[in-house]
Amino acid sequence: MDIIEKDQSKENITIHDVARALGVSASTVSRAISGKGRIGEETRQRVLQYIDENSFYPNASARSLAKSKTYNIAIIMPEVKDLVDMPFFHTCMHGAEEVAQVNDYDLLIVTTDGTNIKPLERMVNNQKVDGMILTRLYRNDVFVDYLKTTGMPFVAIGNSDDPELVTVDHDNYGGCRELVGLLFSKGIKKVAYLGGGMEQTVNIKRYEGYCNGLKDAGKMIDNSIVYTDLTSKLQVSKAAGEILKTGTDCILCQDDYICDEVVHYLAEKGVEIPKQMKVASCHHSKLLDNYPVTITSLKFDTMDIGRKACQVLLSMINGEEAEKRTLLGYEVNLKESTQRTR
Amino acid sequence: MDIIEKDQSKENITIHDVARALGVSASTVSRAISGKGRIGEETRQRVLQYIDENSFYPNASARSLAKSKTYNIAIIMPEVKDLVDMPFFHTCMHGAEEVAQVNDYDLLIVTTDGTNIKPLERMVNNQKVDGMILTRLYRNDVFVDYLKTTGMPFVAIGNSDDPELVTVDHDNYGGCRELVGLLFSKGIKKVAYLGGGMEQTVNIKRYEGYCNGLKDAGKMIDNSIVYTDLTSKLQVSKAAGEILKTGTDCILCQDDYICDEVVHYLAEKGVEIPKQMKVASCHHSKLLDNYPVTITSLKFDTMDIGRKACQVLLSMINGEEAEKRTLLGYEVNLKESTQRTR
DNA sequence: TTGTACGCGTTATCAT
DNA sequence: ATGATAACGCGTACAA
Repeated sequence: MDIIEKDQSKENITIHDVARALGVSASTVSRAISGKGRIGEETRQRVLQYIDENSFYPNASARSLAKSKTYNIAIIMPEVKDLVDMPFFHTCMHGAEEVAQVNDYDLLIVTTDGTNIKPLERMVNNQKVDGMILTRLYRNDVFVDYLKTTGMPFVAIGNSDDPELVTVDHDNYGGCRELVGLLFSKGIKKVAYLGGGMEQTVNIKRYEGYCNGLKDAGKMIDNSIVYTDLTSKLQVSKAAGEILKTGTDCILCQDDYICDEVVHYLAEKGVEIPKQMKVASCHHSKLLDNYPVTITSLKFDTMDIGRKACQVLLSMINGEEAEKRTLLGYEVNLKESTQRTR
Repeated sequence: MDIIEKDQSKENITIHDVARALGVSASTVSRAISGKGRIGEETRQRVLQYIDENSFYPNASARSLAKSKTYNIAIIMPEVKDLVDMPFFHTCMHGAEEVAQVNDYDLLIVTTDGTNIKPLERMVNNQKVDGMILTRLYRNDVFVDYLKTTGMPFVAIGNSDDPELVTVDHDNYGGCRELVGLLFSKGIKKVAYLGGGMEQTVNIKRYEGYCNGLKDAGKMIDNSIVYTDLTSKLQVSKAAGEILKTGTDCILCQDDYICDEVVHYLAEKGVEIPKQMKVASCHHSKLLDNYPVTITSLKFDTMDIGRKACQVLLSMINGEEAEKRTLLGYEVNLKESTQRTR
């Protein structure tokens, strides 16, 4: 147990060491590794074998410097205030990382609120990354504005009208529209809507889906049961309270955190789901599985959106023509919370 | 709106550009920036001003290569299976990132299961990072074993007997011990214990805290109401079912995900908390706030553990003497779930 | 105080 | 097919 066997780490061997040991030049070694440029098959094998046996690995910084590529990408995460928001962004992150790893890229995380571009500037100015993923998209997005001036490749998760922007998103619009249609087809008469901040494009799309779902069913939008820009729990429960007085038989929640609050509020008031009020959510999270009543909701594959975003970004970095718009599908999960109660 | 104003990005200016423009040498510029080496105050100011006005930023790869430092650290995250596990690791991550940013370091995320060291090898071999944070610590930890052979600085979040290891942890042992004491002081007679995999050191420490809490109160350990290595929800609820037959009046859950299952199981069986059974958890998460009954639990500042881990790591990287053991405090939150019911 | 020269480890260009 | 040689951008010992 006293055998000292560390310090093999002392010095990583370089391409020159390999060259010297094999009696060839450094450039030959480089060619053997990269596969670029003409090289004899025999020497190629010799180099590759030596490299393998003596565990040579190229130095990332040197490679970066020479190629002007970092093999890093950054993912911009919002400062998370609420527990319910975390799963989305972090699952995205893991999806992006999965794809990055496979492509020998590394993922560098950057947390910032919706206004502070300082951390991005550092990345860009110091050339620490080859591209960026924006996990959230605002209507007037300072990150987008900034990145556009830099030439740094980036993709945003979300929806935008800007034709220059490369985005990846779930089909929030289509999903909500279909969900609303299904609600009416189950005999529901009046669907109220509770939504959060309209400065986020995802919320706009869901709201539009709701509106068109109504239209599809030949219903008019009743502004007395439509709430947007609800930012606090208190506002949500207050809105829910108002809705209770209107003879509405279903509340559609724009997000799971709103749904969370609604469910708690209704329980507190002794309003039974689905008997006295039906409830659905435009976004599923595992949080919703924790209620005594299972909740009808749209389900998006969050990991997949992270993967796709990373794939699109990598193709941009590699100079390929990337699709400007990627729209991912959804599932509608019909559960107890909207069940007909005779 | 047709004004084209990008492509200021075309070329980042270098230290040489600055030198030439100012009629000094590149090394003078370098000195002005780093502050190292003697340099005239006047020229220093001249350089700094020029740099500021013409927005020069050093190239990270070049700096890395020259200094043999990457200014990156990696954080190793487990593959997350369950929602309840996510908050801990991700909050840690944000804490670490906060400290990293302040010190001009970047945080690079690496996800892997408990056995695959490949992603770490890549980091080490290619010299992409200056150090690593292990967010989870196993009893026989392959990551630890590997990293020890490399000379790569690292800290682990968790507890270890290995005197060489640098760890940062919450005082799980002390917290659980105190919690158990408080339970007895509230008139509880028998405290059962439901725990998960004992290959994780955190779970061992909590179990030890439980045992010593019993001893403090002069109680014997009753193995018929102690369960460890519960890995599935089914096992948890089955164990809870057994416990119900033993006249136990309190269940102590090793973690919030176990508590989650216990609470649901009891609700399903119509067992009222705290009237018929009291419940406490060795770890708080916001998930617990979602129950109709608030749950007594230990609360740890997860963000802070991430911060501390990063601080310790950075001091190691900078060659300072780092504390081998950092133990962070806890709060005991007494809530409804253990309230005396006359 | 400042400039020169070289090294960091790799890739790419140009000869041979 | 292979080998010099320069370049990538910055830091630093040494010289001046």
